This record gives sequence, structure tokens and C-alpha cells, in this order.
Amino acid sequence: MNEDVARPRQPSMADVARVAGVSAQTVSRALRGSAHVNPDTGRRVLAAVEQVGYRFNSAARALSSGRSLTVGLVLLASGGYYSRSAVTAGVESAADDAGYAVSIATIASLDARRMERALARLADQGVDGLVIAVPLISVTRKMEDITRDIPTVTLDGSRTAGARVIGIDQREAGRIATQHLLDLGHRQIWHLSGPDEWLEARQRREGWQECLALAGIEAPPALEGDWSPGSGYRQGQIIAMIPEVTAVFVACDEMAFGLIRALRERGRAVPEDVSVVSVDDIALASYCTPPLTAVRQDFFGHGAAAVRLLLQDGVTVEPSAVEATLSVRASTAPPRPR
Amino acid sequence: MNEDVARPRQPSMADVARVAGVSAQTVSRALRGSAHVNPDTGRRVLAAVEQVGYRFNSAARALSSGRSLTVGLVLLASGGYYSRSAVTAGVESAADDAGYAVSIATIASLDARRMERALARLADQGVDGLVIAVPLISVTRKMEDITRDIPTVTLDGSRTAGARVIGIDQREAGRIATQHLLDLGHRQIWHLSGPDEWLEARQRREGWQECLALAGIEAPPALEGDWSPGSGYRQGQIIAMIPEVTAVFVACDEMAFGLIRALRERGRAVPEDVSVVSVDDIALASYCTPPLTAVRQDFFGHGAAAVRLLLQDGVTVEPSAVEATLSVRASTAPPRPR
DNA sequence: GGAGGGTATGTTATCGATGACATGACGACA
DNA sequence: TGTCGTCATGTCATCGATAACATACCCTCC
Repeated sequence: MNEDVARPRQPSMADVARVAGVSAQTVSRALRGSAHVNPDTGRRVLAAVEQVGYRFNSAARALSSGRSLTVGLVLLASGGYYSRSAVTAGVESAADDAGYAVSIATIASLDARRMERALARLADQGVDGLVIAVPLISVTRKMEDITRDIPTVTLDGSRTAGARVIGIDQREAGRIATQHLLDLGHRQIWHLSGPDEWLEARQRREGWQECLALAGIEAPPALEGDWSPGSGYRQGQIIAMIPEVTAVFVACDEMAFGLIRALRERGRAVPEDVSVVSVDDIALASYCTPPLTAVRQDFFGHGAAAVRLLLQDGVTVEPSAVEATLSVRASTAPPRPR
Repeated sequence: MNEDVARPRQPSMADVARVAGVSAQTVSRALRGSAHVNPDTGRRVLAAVEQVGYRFNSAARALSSGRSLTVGLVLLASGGYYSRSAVTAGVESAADDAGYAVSIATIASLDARRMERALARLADQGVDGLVIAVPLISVTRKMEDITRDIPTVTLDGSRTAGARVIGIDQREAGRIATQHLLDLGHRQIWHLSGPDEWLEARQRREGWQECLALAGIEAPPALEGDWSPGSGYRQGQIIAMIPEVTAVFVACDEMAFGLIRALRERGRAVPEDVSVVSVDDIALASYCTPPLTAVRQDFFGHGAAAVRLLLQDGVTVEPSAVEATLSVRASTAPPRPR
């Protein structure tokens, strides 16, 4: 009766079809650029879309096509702010380029229940793929049954059934950092690692150990932090009390900030008394005092590459293609001659 | 015929219903804890859910109920890493608590087309609400027609039709920082602001100006950065050349890092020659050299509060309830007596 | 004891897009 | 000229959950 009464409903394909004088199916075909649509018809459809202000309904599309055009991103609440943020940006950028949306789930470390819930939520949403940036060893296992059905790319190391992996070789990062210190003439090279649960923490530590072993040096015991600057500070207080230490390889920039602060407060100058090299090379690394020597990780690039790998299904891409490079700055120097 | 042939389909409510010996509708009611379900039936349904491994299909739910149980988060690619990451975590945490998923869209500053696309993507996804953390003045306008249909909460200042706003009073942040410097005895207090387009940059600058005016001091011209440490460094090189300056109020921590580095390189000690106070108080602020005096912003709390405000529809919550506090550290001191 | 009301459950239509299949028009080729 | 293939388009069933309506049962109260 009253055709023009306010109806808050969004226009649907049927509305477009009515205006364009075609069937809804033709609208669908035209909009997806499918074959077998007369160019004229296509233009009419596009005009009608414009006219009625049509927006496609992704729920309906997901339901009928079985694909949600969404990728899930799983992050860990702990760990560096910088890396999380950059990885997220990279994932989102690549996903956007491919017309995909990104749905995030952050999990609190170690809490298996929350983790399962987060993954389950993404699974419920029907994400077409998962990017997992949670390289916790304990976590990887538990994810397997959920991720089995969903194409998955894992960032930085952990290995899930059927998942593909992308990331820099963390062992290599450890080696590069350690070798730099060896080249400067250091022999007492300590290590402040990330939590042992993290695969990348282990791998960096292994790189450090291997490199020392190759140089015929026995590795001192590794100290362990939790990636936070505060933990770097606490471990730095310990290291400051060991006079032999002339160099420290720190597993991430944020801990390095804390460690350097502790060393300075205890009267040990960086780099004069102790050289510090770390991993990540965040934006602030160039601007602290002293500017930090660090192995660079391209988080944004990793995130983007992970999505490309994920969506490019079938196509084989060589994983872990990103290289680690060293940014040499002022926090490292030859040891003081004695 | 062959009932047990592999079918990769996820079990649906109908499958659950069959096993439980009830109708699909009853399953739906039982799962949503709806009234009028016999406790016994409820238990049977739950058991059947367990048995067949049922997971609800959010696309179908969204289609039929019109609600997607998803909130959209709009971020800006530029701006601090720390804040983005913390806001995201806060949003996601509160959303998760309420059973909502989070879909993100990052927009590149100033590019109206990308921005519209990002918002359109979220709208297409049928998000039930939007949290907008993009306080660009130029951007706010353009968002209005898209956000009109969707409940929206804006973080930090910008004001959209029908949107609610949450965040600390940025003017107040500027005042607190400036007053701290005045209290220490400074009179030549300069300001390095964020991009003029950002509402919060303007407001912090206005707070600084007002505070100086109240003290009977004419504000010097404000310098402008882009939030990055690099821009802080460049502007710091300029400030280092102006001997009168004894204090700088910097609009964010990351720029402060750059600025301090430039000052030190030019032989101006912090805080002996120049005091520096900034806004944000990121985790690294306590660990740089010197530790940074900063006005704290609780980004995580903001993000979480925004979501709560968004989902609590109908209920009136007083917006902008979060207070700014000053963390006094070693980057500020009384001016050198002359 | 029949009307009225609440509870537990089933049936049917619907959301919006798409896949599968059907149809009509046109041209090519034997 | 009749058959066949291709193109352009339409029709119908379907995805899975839910809203709206319908039904069957039991209880209470006048």
C-alpha cells in the first residue's frame, strides 16, 4: 500500500535489480565481474547500485558462499607493543589490498582457556584464514585442533600441522648480533633472552650459543626477561654487578632500554664499559641514548607477507624469505683495553 | 543412501536437533538461554552440542538477527605505535568480555578515499558499532554519512553527529605539563606540537597557551612535528639553537625521544639546560636517558571504556571520565640559575 | 467445568546472496 | 535449413539461524 513509508532496511540486491530492470542474479553477476554479462546491462546495474545506495551484505554473502572474506589475526597481549602494532598494520594492509577484512583476537599468555576462546571466536566468525603471531611453544599444541580446518600462517617460528610459517630466521638474528660483538673484540658476551616459552626467544639464544661455540667460547648462563623494559632493568642490575661482562646481546629493544638504564645507574657506561646489541630495531632505537645497535625485523613486512601467503592458496611461496639485517649504532664499541 | 560419506560441512543446529530429539528452534532457544526451555531439554541439547561438535555460524546468525556481534575499530596508520597497540588491546578486551568480535580498519592519514573505503568495509561487514580512534579534523567530517547509521564512540576528541566521545581532556593535559614547568621556575617554555590537523594536538597546544597566558607569559610560536621520533629530532635541532629556551613541552613521548637526542647532540643537557615534558607516558618513558616526565594517558583503559560505552546502549555514561596524571621523572628540573 | 493463562515445543517464513540449472536468442556450420 | 554451441539472463533451492506464529498441555480460578 504505502510503498514509501520509512523502512530502515538497507537496500538489497533485489532493490537494485528492480531499479535496473534485471534479476537479482544478474546484479550479483555484474557486481562480481562475472563473465556473461552484457556491458550495457553491467552499466545499468552499476548505475542502479549508485542510485539506491546499495552495499553488499557480507553476512549473507558469507552464508551462501561459505567464505567470509575475513582473516583472523591472533596476537599475544604480552610482548612488545611495537611489534604487535606493526604486525597488525601489515596484516591489515595486505588483507585490505585483497579485499579482506581483519578480525583480531588477543590472548593472554599461558591461559589456555582464554586462548581457546579467542580462537573459537575467530572460528565461529568463519574466518577464511588465520595469521597466528603467538609463537609460544605451549600454545602451539593446543591450537592444532582448531586450526586444522582453517588455512593458517604462523609468524615467527612455531609450527602447526598444515600451517605455513613466515619470519626471519631467529637463530640467524642471534648469530648476527653475537658475531658483531665478537668482531668488535668482545669475549664475555652475555645474553638476556625472552621467556623460554617463546620459540623465537629460544632460537635467538641458540644462535648466540652456536656463534660463541664456533668461536671456541663457552656461553655463560643466559638471563631471562619477559620482553618488558622493566624486566630488562631488573636483569641489568644483576649484570652490572659482574665486572667481566663487556657485552650483552638482548633479545629485544624494549628490554635493552631497561638494561641500559640499569647499567648506567650502576656506573657502567654504554658502550664504553658494556656494549649492548638487541633485536627488533624499533623506531625509537635510533633516538635513545645511546642509539641502539640492533638486528632489524620488518614486522610490517612480515604481517603483510603472511597474509599474501595465506590468500595465495595453492601457489607455493618460499616461506621465511625475510632477511635480518644489522643496524649498527652507538651502543656497541670495542671493549676497553685492559 | 550413504549417510556416512565424508561431508566437510560443519554441524548445524539441525544436526544438534536431530541428536537431541527436538526441533532446531528449541536448540536455538536453549543455546541462547532463552526462557521457556525445560531444564531437562536444555541439558539434552547441550549434550548433543558437545557430541556433534557444534559451533554456531555467525554469518547465519548475523543474517537472520541483523546483529553481527562485531565492533569495528578504526585506527590511523600514522601516530604512535604504543597508543595504537594499547587502544587496540583495550577495545578487544572489553569487546571479548561482552562476547563481541573486533574488526579493524587502519586508514592512511589524509587519504579520503582510503578512509572511506576502510569505513565502508566495516559498514559492509555489518558491525554493530564503531570505535573511532582517528581524531583528525579533516577526517571527522567525511565520516559522518557513513557513521550516521551505526552507533559510534570516538576516542579523544573529535565529534561526529550522534557519536559519543571518550578520552582525557587534552587541554588539561597541556595545562598540567605546562604548569609543572612553570612551577619549576621556567619562563621560556616552548612547545613541539603534533600535526595541526589532529584535534588532540590542537587541544594540547591550547592548554599550553592558556596556561602561559594565565601566568602572564606570551607563548612563543609552536613548532610542529608528525608524532614520529624523527620529527622530534629535526625540531630539536632548531630548538637547540635558541639559547633562551629552558623548557619544552612535547606533544608525545616519541617526539620527545627525538628532541632530547637532538638537544644532547648539540651540547644542551637534559634537564640541566633544557627540561622536557611530554604526553603519553609509554612503557619506555621510565627507561630512557633521562627518564621522561610525562602526562599519562591510559590508552588501554580508553579503548575498553569506549567499547563499554558503545555496547551499553541507552544507558547514559558520562563521557571523558578518564583523568590525566603527571609522572614526574628526571627530564625536568628547575632552570639553571643565571 | 469451561474460560483464560502460562509453559514447552514445533512450523513456517525470512534474512540476502549465490550455486545449479533452465531458457531464449543468435550465429555458425554442415 | 536444421542442429548445436555460446552468450545473456532468469528461476529456484539453498546456506543456518531466528522471529513470528501456532499448537499442545497443564493448571487455576470463577
